[in-house]
Amino acid sequence: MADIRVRFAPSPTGYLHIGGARTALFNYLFARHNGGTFVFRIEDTDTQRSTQEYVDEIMASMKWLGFSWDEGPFFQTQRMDLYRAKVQQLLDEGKAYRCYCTPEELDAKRELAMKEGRKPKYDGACRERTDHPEGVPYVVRFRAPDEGTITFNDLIKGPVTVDVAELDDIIIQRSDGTPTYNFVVVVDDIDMGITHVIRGDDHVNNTPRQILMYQGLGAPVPEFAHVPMILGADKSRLSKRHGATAVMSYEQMGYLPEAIVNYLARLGWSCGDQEIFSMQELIDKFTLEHVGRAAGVFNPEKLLWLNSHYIKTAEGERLVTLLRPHLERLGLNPDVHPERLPAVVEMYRERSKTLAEMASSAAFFFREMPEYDPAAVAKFLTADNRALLESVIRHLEASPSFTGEAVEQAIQAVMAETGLKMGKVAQPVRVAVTGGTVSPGLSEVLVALGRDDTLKRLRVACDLSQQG
RNA sequence: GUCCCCAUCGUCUAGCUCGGCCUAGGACACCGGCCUUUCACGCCGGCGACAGCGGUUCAAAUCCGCUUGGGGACGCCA
Repeated sequence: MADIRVRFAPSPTGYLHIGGARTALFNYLFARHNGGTFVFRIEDTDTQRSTQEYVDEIMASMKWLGFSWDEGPFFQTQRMDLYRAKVQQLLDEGKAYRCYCTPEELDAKRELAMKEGRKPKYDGACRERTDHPEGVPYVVRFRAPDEGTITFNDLIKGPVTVDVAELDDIIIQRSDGTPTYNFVVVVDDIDMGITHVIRGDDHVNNTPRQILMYQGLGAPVPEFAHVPMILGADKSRLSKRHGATAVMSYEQMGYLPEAIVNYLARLGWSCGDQEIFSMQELIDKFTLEHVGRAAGVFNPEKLLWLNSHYIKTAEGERLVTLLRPHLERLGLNPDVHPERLPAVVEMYRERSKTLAEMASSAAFFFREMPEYDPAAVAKFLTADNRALLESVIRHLEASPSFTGEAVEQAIQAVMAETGLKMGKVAQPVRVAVTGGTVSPGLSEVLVALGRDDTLKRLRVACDLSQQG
């Protein structure tokens, strides 16, 4: 197969969202799987709404997800001369014409058409106009054929046929002289030698008219593959009201990029019954043939499950690095006890679905004293339990070392001395040391905390239970 | 409204290309049990779908048609 070239071309009028990220992923995987080239282009022709902040955000998202590109980023605003020349070429060849209709006139006609149940479509008022009034603003329209059909074989959907009567003469250059999306996308895809256009489903309707422009520009038509949309739980187009949609907000919520990538890949694509895929596996196995045709609902629970899977299996050192900012976000300083970080990660990786959750669960390790849960204190740090806590303190003090084994022996000794069962001993101690009733295994927690901190917390708890 | 697209468990999906191997498989979620010092993890089990109708055929989730439902597009946005 000839060299495959694909592109991801977001517009910087918003952050990179879940849907855009999946489009980027499919392009990336398709390029890598086929040894092709992945071009990154920024479609910033809407100068009113495009911002540098969004450009930065999109690039940061791409990098975080691991979608490295081979060429670009190209900015359309820096390619205006090319577009202008192409518009002129079309004008010279009679394939485009100037239209002097005002936006107001167009709006009125559109409204009327809608009201009468017709498809709102440009009526061709200026189609045959040859005069060139001085100083009157105009747009340039691409002349579509009067009759016939356009058929393209979508690599995902199969053949799609549209009657050209459905198409109107679209604007390719605004009255301020800037080109529009449907035109620049074609000019750029031609100029950049794009062979496969993989994009969102919402562009199928644009495809026929774009094909017309490829032909008008005398260029070969690329292959198209339209990826189904991602829907919210109510089956409507995914948006903010369905929860977080910005890719980078997932980093802040403590998700691992491999979880997002894995989830996005499986939303609309499959490979038998396999659920877990590394990026390399995705590259090896990804083909357009296995992309589904139906829109899919974004399921946050499954993403969470994948995230917990990747937290369980990630390398400890990496987790330590990733956990730090989440602790800091909680107002904690991980560097007061950097030595506890590795143990914390090992203790919590099996019971955390996100890094943010891990940070808040393990917060007591990085505070001077735990934040006591009043209900837990009332239930377990009672006067009745004071003797028990004192016994624990005594045995821990007497313990020759503070390893897991030593701590467990001390607890056994307490059980023997008080005649209490493990459950009765563990909960008061757990509350004393962590502030709550839920934590990893008790001895692990005590060892990670160290003898000094453990004893300190136990003594404070003892005082509390005295008051109770 | 017009045009385009889509349709298997609540959700993501396998199967559909080359009809029989499907009393429809897996995963998330949910429910129950086991494990257990709490919470998790893990393990075992359960619930649960071929949208409807008609056709083709010895045989249809798989092919065809219609209906219904859903989504998208109709911008001097992308």
